[in-house]
Amino acid sequence: MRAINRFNVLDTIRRAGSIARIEISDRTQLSTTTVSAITASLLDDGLILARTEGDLREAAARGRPRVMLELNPDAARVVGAKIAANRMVFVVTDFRGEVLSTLTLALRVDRQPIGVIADLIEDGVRRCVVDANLALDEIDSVCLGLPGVIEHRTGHVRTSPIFRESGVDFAKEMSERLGVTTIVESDAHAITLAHHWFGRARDLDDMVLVSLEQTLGLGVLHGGQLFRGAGGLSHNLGDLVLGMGPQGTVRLASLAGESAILGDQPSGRFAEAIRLGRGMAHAKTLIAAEDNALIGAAIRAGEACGIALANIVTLFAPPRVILVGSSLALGQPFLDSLREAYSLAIPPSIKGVTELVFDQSTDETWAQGAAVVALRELYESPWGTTGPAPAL
Amino acid sequence: MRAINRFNVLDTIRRAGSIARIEISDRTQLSTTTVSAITASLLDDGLILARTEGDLREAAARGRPRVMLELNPDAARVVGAKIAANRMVFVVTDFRGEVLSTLTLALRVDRQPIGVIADLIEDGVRRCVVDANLALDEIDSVCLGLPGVIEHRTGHVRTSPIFRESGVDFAKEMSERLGVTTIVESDAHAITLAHHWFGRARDLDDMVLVSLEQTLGLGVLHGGQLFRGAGGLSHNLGDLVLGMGPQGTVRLASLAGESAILGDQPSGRFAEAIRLGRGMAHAKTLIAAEDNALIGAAIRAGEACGIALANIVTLFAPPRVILVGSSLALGQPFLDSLREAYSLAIPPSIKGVTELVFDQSTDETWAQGAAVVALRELYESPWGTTGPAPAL
DNA sequence: TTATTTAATTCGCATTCCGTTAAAAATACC
DNA sequence: GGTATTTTTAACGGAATGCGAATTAAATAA
Repeated sequence: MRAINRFNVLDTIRRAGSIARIEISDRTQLSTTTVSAITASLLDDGLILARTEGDLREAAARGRPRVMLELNPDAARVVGAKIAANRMVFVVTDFRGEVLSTLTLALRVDRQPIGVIADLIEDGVRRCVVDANLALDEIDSVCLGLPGVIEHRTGHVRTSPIFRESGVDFAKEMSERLGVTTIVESDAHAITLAHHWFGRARDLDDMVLVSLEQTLGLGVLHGGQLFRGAGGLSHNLGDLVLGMGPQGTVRLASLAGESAILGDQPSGRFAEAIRLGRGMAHAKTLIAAEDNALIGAAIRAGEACGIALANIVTLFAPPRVILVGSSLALGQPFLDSLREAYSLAIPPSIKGVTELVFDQSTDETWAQGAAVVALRELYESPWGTTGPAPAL
Repeated sequence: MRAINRFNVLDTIRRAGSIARIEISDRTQLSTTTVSAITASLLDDGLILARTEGDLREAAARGRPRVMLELNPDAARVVGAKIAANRMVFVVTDFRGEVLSTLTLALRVDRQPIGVIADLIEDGVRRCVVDANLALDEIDSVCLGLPGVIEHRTGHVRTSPIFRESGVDFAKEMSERLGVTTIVESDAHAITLAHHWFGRARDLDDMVLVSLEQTLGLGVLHGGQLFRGAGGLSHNLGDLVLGMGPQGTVRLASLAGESAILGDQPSGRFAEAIRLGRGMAHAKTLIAAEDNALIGAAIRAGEACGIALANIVTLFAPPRVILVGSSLALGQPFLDSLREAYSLAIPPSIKGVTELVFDQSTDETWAQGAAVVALRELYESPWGTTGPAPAL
């Protein structure tokens, strides 16, 4: 009950960045008395800070000046990570989700044994924490954003292109290794929350994000919450079937996945670039040089994505769809065919409901999104009672 | 605040049918004290009734006997309707959703002017209410289940096969005609709630329903609530694109819609049967007689549905999918090809997550579902204050 | 009849919120 | 410096809610 109000006040402060009590009272519909009580307790717990300056209204405001409240950056620290097949990116953030340190490991972990991958992640987390001048026991939570089908609630990785095994309880594995609560989440869900907090969806509580990376992921925000399947399952767009071909089902991944566009023969012309994580950058250069085979692949991929996108909009009817991921780097041929296929495929009845936004987020943003997943769980936990103790 | 607990208690009583206070306390995690207070107020408002008999535990139970509580059937009456292109079905139900009277009008309203359709519906509602020995002012709410894309929140019908016009504010139109609060909802959403209350999803708060009628609809139940797109938009599965053909996009409706299976030439062999609303029944007979053209159409439709179904399961990962609608009457060729295409198309990573259930619901059940939509809004409305006054 | 058991209610207490009022704080205007 | 203005805090009363403990109610068992 009060927990709900507390959370609302805290979230209002986070959204505003810096806000006076009377504004909070306005936005949350709580009385100033209640806001005063709640903010007092938040200040007491060290979750927020008061600042005397910073009142941005017209300079000559009479009366008692507002006291601006903001999140206490030091109230918690979390680690977020984006784990991809050819690189890992780690960030340490403060309580606001601001990045304190970044670490990128460019290495191919494709289908190594779990132990090896876990070793690398553990190492990355520890190094990134040290880079932020912190010790691991000062970290409240870790969240790993992984491609594939992830069961957030149970911490299981159902399938992932980076794991040989399936159904791994990776959250437990990493929690034990690090000695810090570690959760797993789909990388698409992570970037979805990153856009909700910092990116192109700050103003919306309902939206859909499509990530076009090695795997094709989906994040659905509904009422400010991630829409997760039963069991907290994440979605894998690449598994969508676009039709029946001569050899059975034709899945989106086979038309628009990274390996479908660049070719996946180990001896292919992209093999070296892919190994180095520069596949798409390389492809972009070739497309600029009018490499017709590649342009054709990009166009086919764009068409497939456009159709899949239209289907998703048909099902979810969000006001905005954000497209992110390395495939956007393919440039015009890909984007134009995507847009065209989308506008052909979108049913007239919901034309105009949805706005398309393309965004080339950096890897750091993905990792930051994972940090946001961790922070949201901290925000909702009852700090006064059982949650992690704030800095005293 | 208390409204939430009140609703939970009321819903617990509804689900149980007949339940003692102590059981409510068990299931809702509320103290017996609170349950006592809330049930007292519900009794006071006439929403529930107490019965001394009916304790079904072992006969020789010691101690004070339980007093069973149940919904007061007379606390409200609503009208639910299923409006289809070739028929309208109306039901009047009591507060429990039990049907008091039914009325079926077999008439083709295909693309008549709005006024004509509204006339027919108004007439149907009035007649059905009279059949239940009631007057219209004893009806608390009316809900119309329509095919197409419906915006429940605003009451607008975006597109519907039964309307020529698009974007009609049909809820307002019918509210004014009847003098009773009238809401509109997608027929697929209605049958989804019907299954949640009375049918094959009584035990689940998360599930997906696919309706295969003239239009192909979808209902997603998420945490006991209908998942509606932004603006309360309903989904239209028929608009899903399954691929690109020679003449542009190939939509599910063009493969698996009623007219796709039976053919839609006005001079076709089914024309007369369709006009009479017996298209599918007729088709079933022909399939039994091994009509190869029709069997082929049914198989193609089944394949298309199976693929679309797999895509929906990929996106929502529900524990159960219920398939309903007239197309199920096509029988083996359709169902077998649907099942086969589904199991080919479902990605291995989520195989086993979802159970398929086929259900041949009667028209009355669809209308009852619309009544449930109306009842749910009554349940959630604050009776003590502004809601419709219960019988005193 | 008395004891036992179970269900439901009553009573008292704690929490939380709101509204009102008042006071304190901090600044601008005169 | 005094007054006006605005924000914030504090204090009090009232209302609503929920829980625990004790009490009452109603039946069976001994």
